[in-house]
Amino acid sequence: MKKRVFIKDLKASAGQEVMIKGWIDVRRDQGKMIFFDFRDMTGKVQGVILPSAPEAHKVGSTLRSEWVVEVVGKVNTRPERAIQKDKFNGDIELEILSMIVLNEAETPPFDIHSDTREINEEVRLKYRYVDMRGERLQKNIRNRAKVVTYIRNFLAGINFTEVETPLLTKSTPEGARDFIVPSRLEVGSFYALPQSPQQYKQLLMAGGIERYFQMAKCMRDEDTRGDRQPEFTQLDMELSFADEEEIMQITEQLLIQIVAELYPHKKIQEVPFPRIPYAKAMAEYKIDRPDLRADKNDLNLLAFCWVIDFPFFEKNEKNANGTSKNGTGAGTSNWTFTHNPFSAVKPEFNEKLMASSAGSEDMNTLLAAQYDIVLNGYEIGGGSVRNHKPESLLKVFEIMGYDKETVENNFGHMLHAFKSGTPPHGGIAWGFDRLMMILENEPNIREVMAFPKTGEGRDLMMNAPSSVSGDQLRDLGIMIKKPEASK
RNA sequence: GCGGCUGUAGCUCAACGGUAGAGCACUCCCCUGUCACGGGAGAGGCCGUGGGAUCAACACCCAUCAGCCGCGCCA
Repeated sequence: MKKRVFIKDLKASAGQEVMIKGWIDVRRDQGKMIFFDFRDMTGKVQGVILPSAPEAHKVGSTLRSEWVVEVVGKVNTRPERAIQKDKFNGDIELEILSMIVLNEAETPPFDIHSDTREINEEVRLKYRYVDMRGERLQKNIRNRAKVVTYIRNFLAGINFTEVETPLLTKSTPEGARDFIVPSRLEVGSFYALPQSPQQYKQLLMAGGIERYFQMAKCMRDEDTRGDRQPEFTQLDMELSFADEEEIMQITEQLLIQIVAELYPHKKIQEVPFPRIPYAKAMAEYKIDRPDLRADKNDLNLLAFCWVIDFPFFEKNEKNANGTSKNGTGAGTSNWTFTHNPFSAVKPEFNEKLMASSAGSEDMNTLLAAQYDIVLNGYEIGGGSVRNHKPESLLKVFEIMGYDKETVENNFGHMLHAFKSGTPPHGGIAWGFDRLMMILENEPNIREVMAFPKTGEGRDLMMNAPSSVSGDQLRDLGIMIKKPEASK
């Protein structure tokens, strides 16, 4: 039995008989001769059935696009006039001696050779496994993996430890709405899926891991955008004994090297990345994630910048529809956090913080030790030095109007950890899908995710969410109350 | 929660107040150097769903569903 040869390696076998396995990419039937393009994960090659192979011809004439085949043939260099200079494997072809059909395929629902971004996304998402065979999604998914591998190696090289944190965790009154998971063993109680591993990574610092990272799945039950999915991936990092400068340096260095090593055709507009205070960004660009590109039509231009010096607190104002910012995380006072209740204020504001209370004025003048990384107008990451002193964290919650019981119930473990020898620490989380979207010149993050959801949070391929059986509901003590018929 | 755009053949689209058409794909035939192969024939439609005005609706009106984009929201 011959060993399978990858299509990209065929040229090395010129003149020999080999076996390939893959898909029929295209068939061009000329009667006496049939041409195919075969495709595997490594590339494409033309195969030809010559009149001298009647058995192969008999099989070959039945084959159609996307059938899966095993082909034995001889690797020939093409005659001069048949060479396709600009095509991969354009100078060789496989003279087909025999073929076996491994699986047939229905006519594909759309042409995977077209730019499928032009195709109705409902169809693409329903048949994602077909769409994924196209060149672009193949490239995006594989390049994503290369970037992840690069990140792992980089961080491992500077003493980071990758740790998996739980997906079944606790609902906390933080910013976004939680996805909740009912408990069977404790009917009436619920887990929540993490919006980020924020507390766990800080507790890893309390646990002496010192340098942690994770390609972390995060879930937020909020409405989507082109750059937001209910489920997404963060490169999550946390470092003990680090200040703003060190965390920003590591981030910047890693980003620069990813571009240099994996996207060498792209150029970074300015290094080191410019740092823009939040107040200046709002004054000059009217936005906290300015697009600094000198030429916005240049697809290879990457304009990174840092936005720094964010106010820690902002006014806790109700919207027209009665919802307030930070969801259930908003306390009862006039103030709420802008980004993260666990951030520290910049050292020079510490005294003022400790002297403040829920009724204090000018809380918005306190600046946080916090930084966002922005690329071409997208926020691709953010982090802060954390508040590792229990009394400061208590003060922050007091200013937001949390009562002691709420703080103890939701954050008692954090406070206790901070009283148990937690080193000063800080970190950052990258919106990894957004970074990949920009690096791959895609218009939305669905194009760099293998199995994205629709804007309404549906998985059209799996048909999720969906109802569950009565038994399942009974186990969980859940009764579904049908919504009132709308009039 | 709100606003905008879209929904017609498998896919991409067109048309028209009087029961639908193209390109590609598909099926069959022809073709010995194609590579977006070519030539010929054919099949394929509850015009997203429900209601309404009209002699008559795919078209106009209302509702609803779905997809996309954005606002709110997104520590």
